[in-house]
Amino acid sequence: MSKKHLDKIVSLCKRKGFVFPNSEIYGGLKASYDYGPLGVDLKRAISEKWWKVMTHNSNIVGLDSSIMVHPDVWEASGHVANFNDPMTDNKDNKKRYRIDDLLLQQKNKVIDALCEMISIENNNDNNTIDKISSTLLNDANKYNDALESAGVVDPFSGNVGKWTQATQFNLMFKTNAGPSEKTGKSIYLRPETAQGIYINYLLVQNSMRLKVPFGIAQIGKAFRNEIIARNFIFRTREFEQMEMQYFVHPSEDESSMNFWKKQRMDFYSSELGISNKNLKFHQHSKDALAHYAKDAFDIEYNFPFGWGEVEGIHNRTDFDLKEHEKLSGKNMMYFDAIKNEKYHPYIIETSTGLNRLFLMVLCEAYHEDTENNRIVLKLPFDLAPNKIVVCPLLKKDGLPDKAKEIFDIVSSDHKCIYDEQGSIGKRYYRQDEAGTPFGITIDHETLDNNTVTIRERDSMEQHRISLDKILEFVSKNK
RNA sequence: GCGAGUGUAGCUCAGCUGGUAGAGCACAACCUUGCCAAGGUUGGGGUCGCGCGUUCGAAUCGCGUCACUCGCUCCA
Repeated sequence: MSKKHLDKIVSLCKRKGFVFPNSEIYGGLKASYDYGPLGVDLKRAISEKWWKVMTHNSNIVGLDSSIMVHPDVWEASGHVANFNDPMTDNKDNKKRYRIDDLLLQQKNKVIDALCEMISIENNNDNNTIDKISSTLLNDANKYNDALESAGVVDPFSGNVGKWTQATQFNLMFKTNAGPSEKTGKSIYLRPETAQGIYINYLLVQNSMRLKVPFGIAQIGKAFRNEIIARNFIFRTREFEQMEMQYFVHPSEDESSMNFWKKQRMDFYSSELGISNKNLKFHQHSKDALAHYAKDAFDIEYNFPFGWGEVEGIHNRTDFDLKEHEKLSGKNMMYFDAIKNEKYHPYIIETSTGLNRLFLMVLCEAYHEDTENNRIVLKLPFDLAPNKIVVCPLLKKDGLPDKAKEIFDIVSSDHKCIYDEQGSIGKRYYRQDEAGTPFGITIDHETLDNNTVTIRERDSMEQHRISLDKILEFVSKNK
C-alpha cells in the first residue's frame, strides 16, 4: 500500500463521515480531528471489542480514572523530570539536540569552560551535565551564547555550532485548576492513563477482592505535546488509550510478558481482522528503553507511510509503585494472605492507541476494486458502522412503504440504513464505500411472496431469501 | 522547531504572463430506470485558507500567519 492510499483514505473519511479535520472553519488546529457519524461507531466498535476481550476475563476489572490528578503523580512517575528536556538548535545546519546528549559528546575542556561560566565544579559526571543544562535553561537569556562561546562542537558537522539559547519542550500539557490563575494549582493533563490505575490499584484490589495476578483495564484520553504530529490521526496531541495493567508476582514477570505478547498479537488477527503479514513485533533495544521499563515490545502495523506502533507491551517492573510509595509515603505493597508475603507486584503493561487501531482497521479494509470500478471498505461485520442497507428497487408502486416496514423490523437487531435515492447499483456502491456488509432490496416480488434479494458487499453475490430468513442469513454469512 | 512543497465548491482538480471563478464527481427535486456507478431536466453550494501590502484592479505578485504533505529533528 502506497502513501497515495493514505490521501485517498483521508478523503474518504471526510466524504463519508468517518473523520473530519477539527476547527476547519477557523483554518484548522494542528493534528486535531473529529470523528463523524460513521467514525464514532467504528471507534466504539473497536473499543468494545477490546473491552470485552479484556474484562470478560475473570481476573481483569475496569476502571475510569480522572484525566486530572494530583501533580505529584507526575513527579513520582518521572514524567516531570524526564520529559522536560532542554534543547538547542544549531543555526548553521538546522540540527536539533538535547543539551544533555550534546554535552556528553564534548571534550572535557568544553565542559570545564561551561562549568566556569556558570560557576560550578566539574565532577565529570551526569550530575554536572544535568546542572549545566538546567542552568542554561533557567537563565536562558543570561547564557544566551554560552554553548557557542564554550566551543560546543556539533557532532554532525564537527565544527563549533551556532547554538540557539536553551529551549524547553514540555511534553505534558500544563493547565490551571481553580477559577483564578493566582490561587489555583498548576496541574497536568495526563500523558498516559496508566498512572490512574497505579494510584488506585490497592483500592481496586480490595474492593474486588482480587488476588495477584490480576489486571485493571481502562479506556481514556491522554495528552502529549508531540513535537511533530503527523500522518493524519496516527499521532495527535489528544488521543485515546486503551491500557491494561497486569499485576504479577515479581518472579512471574517474564512468563506474563510472553503470555500477553501472544494474547495481544492474536487480538489483531482474530478480533479486528488484520492480516498477519501486516503485523510484527519490534523489541526495544536496551538503551532505548523508557526510564521505567525492563523490557518492551511494540506491535507494529504496516501503514501506508511505513511500519508504525499500534501497541506497546512493557515490563514496567515495580518502578511506578515504589516511586509512588516513596513520594506519597503510603504503603503500595500487596499482601498475599496465603503465603503471608508482602511485596510490590511487577506490572506488565499492554497499552494501545484507539485512534491508531481505527486508522489501521481503515487501511486494512480499504480496497480499490478496479474490475468493478468501485471502492470497498471490507470492514469485518462487527466493526462496520452500518450492517445492512435497505432499498426499495424503485421509488414507486408502494415499494418504499414495504421497504420501510422491513427496515423497521431488521433495525431492531442490526444498525441499518435506508436508501431510495438513485439507481440501485449506485446505492450499493455508496454503501460499499462506507463498509456496509449487506444490502436488502425490495421489489414487486416482495409484495407477492415476502422474499427479498440480499447482496454481499465483498463478493457482490445476490441471494433470494424470504423475509423471515434475513437474520439467519446475516448471522451465517457475516 | 528548521527546510521544501501545497492550500480554488463536500471530494478530485483546471484557471496561461493580474481584469472580481470553472469542470467532473458528490448532494437535492422531478422524470426515466425491474438488481450492481456514471440517462434527462432543474437546483443549492465558493468573499479562491486567513490578514496586510503593491496595483485603477489580485485566486493570480510580495510579506506575514494558519493548516496539510514530504525531508531533517523528536518520539513514554
